[in-house]
Amino acid sequence: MSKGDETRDAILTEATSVASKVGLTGMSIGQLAAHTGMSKSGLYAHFASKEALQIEILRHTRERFVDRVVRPALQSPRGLNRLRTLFESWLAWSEAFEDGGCLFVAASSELDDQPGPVRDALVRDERDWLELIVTIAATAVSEGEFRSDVDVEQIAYELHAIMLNHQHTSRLMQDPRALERARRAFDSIVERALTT
Amino acid sequence: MSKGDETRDAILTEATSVASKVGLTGMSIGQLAAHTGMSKSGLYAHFASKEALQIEILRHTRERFVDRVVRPALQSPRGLNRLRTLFESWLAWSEAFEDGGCLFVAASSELDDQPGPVRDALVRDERDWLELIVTIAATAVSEGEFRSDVDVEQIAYELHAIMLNHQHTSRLMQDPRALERARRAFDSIVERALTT
DNA sequence: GCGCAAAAAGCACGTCCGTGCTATAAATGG
DNA sequence: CCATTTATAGCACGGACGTGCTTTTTGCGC
Repeated sequence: MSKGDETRDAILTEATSVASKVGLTGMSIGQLAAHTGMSKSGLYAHFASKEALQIEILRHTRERFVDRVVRPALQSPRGLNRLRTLFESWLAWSEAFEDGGCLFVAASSELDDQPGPVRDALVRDERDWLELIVTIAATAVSEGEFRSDVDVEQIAYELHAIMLNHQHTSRLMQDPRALERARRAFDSIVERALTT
Repeated sequence: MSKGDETRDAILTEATSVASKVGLTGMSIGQLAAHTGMSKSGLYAHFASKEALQIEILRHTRERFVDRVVRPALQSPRGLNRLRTLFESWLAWSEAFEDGGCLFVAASSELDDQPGPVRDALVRDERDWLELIVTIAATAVSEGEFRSDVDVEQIAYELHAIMLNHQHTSRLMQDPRALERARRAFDSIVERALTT
């Protein structure tokens, strides 16, 4: 990897952290330059525009998300076990994410009324994410752990709801019982789907 | 109400609409002046600072929230009926809210890492809201509809999760089945709590 | 180690930001 | 209807914004 690619990567890592705190729109080039110790123009030379930078931030975050959340789940045994790993990996991701919670969660409410390529990229990511949850829930069906008549999309919907609310409860409300509540909610969603 | 109070109110109404789209921070005085047809300074004279304006927006939104969501619920019969009315009123509020979804939802992820008086005001509002859900769920317990051993705070947590995800599913993902999914999720949360 | 390509910095631009101060216009009470 | 309070506009400020262009510094292949 050349020098340029290295700094570009370092910029993206820092930008991801900043954006998770102040939002993709709230983040500014100057602020970012200060954080990375670079000049504004030196930093800006790596990207075509602020919008392009925002899209690159999403791409960068997506890669790390796959490493830290998706891969661990796909490496654990099919079925309920895999679904639980996915959920727990996401919780860990959300807690650990650079000081500002999951960037996708923040970006979701920031961009839901801002049409454009950044929003489009985010929607693609979220769609993939939801489809992944559906797919993994379906493995619990085919393993015979979940009843065959459960609506896996509804399960994905409800699990996703818990994730969004975890960010709210943990970050905004600073509720020390947030993790406990999230896990109990997960359990009761799962329990309803189990073969009896 | 004097002329000044009238325009002040009109400003707040417009500001609420703008803020629900671009966020409390993303909204600017100039943008707001253009939307209301006033001069920047004429508008600004009604508020001490942008931060004060943001807090007033929250207060204004809270009042309308009470009118449109809380009051209808408190006017319907105690118990599960009231809980369902609360949920349905919130759904209607979220759909109808000035083009940008529920402002509290948007503000929640925008401010969860921005300490200061605006965040503090929002946290108070959210705490009140959650407590109200808890209280109303408790009426379903005392009416004998919910089992007496249910954790009403957990129920409030899970209902709130559905609300957050409704905004996500409806606004960002533009899923036409969003309402249906939200209602099904509500039903299954309730069903788990029913006396059997 | 020299020459060239790549990376970073310097600098400048037009625009919008939040925020004051001062002047004008409008509403209100007697 | 006039006087006074109140509401709005005009104007200006310092600063930060995104974005280009030009120069200087740095890294890399021969």
